Amino acid sequence: MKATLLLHTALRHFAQHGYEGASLQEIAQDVGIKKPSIYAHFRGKDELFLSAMTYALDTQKIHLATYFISTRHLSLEQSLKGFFEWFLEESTQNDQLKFILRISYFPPVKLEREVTDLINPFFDSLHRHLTRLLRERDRTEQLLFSDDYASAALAYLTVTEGTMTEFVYNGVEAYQRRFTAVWPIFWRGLVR
Amino acid sequence: MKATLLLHTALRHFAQHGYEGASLQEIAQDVGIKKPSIYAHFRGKDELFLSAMTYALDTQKIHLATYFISTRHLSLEQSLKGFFEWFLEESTQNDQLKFILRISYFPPVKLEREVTDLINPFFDSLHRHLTRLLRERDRTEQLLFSDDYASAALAYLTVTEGTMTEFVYNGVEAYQRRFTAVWPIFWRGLVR
DNA sequence: GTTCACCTTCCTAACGGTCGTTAGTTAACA
DNA sequence: TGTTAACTAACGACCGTTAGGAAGGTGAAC
Repeated sequence: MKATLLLHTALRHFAQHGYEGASLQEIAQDVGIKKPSIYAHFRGKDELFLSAMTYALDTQKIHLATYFISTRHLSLEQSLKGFFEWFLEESTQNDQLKFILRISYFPPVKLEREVTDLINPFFDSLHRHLTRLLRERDRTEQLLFSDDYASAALAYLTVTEGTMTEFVYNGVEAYQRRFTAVWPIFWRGLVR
Repeated sequence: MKATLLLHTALRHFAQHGYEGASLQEIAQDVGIKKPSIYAHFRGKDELFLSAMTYALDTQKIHLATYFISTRHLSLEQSLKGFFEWFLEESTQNDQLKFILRISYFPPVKLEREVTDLINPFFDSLHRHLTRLLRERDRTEQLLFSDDYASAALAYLTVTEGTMTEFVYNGVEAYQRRFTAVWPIFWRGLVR
């Protein structure tokens, strides 16, 4: 009970202050316990961080996948485009995604290896999932310009991340401004 | 002399470890002086950070502008596309760009306001510069699909940042993979 | 049904270490 | 003579971590 609360609180602090900037003192205070009590649940700061990370990746991996599954009945464009809005709505209350974005780009130096080993499978899985989605959809809808689905998926990921990180730092308006600007161009380049 | 050396060294440390993660001790050691000697040049860590930031923004603002000026004789596509390669080459030895990217997305919490006030004009200026470039080029080349040059510039910035941040974290290969994937699609969506 | 050992979870106190910062001093230089 | 830039020493604050103990629950032994 307190352990998962610790996980969630730590997640939020790491997302906002980074690994070095987050303090066990403040995390414990947010949870409502004293700092040393954290050690009843985790070996130390490293384990807390890596546990939070594993937890966030596992949860969000499923979470992202279910979005694309739940929009199977929509057109490909609606599904891909809608993902941006869905993600925006998610992120306003989903600290895990912010956390993942932050530590993906700027992992703590001393845990770089461990972070990479956890993150890479996550994005690889997302990439594979998208590639498969594009291939399957194109078989029925036949609207993509190129059949290099892996590249298309990677391009899509690049555009989403470019706008998402904008959201993390500059907020909703900047995010939507970017999306409005980039989507028509990207989609026009993607289809026949 | 030592002051600018401090600025450069601090820049590198902040880029690699973030504000909280960077230590004055290590910065001083890299420069070859003792930690308190920093205070002969800067009021403290905050001023060192903000000075480094101002310096980096000023330098890179000019640096980015000169690229687009120096490629005036090339086609628009060559100029825009070449920027990615240019940036890649730059970034391998240009800590200032890495620094700017990092603190743009994840500024130190306690200096968030100051960072935003410095960063926003930088990106605004870049955006305006690109918008003007697109408008001027399109007057002669007439190859863009839409005349909403501001949106086109913003979309271009989104794509560049999406790939650039990929470079910061995942290195050259990932960067080039992304660029190869996203550029044909983006360009196809941009022109008639 | 009571007792006893054990484990979990929290606590207080304190550790060694590093942090950014300040005071006070010295040598070089204008 | 005053200023600059470096130094040593030391400050208080906070860092992550450990030791040791109190409270509560669980479960087996009697």
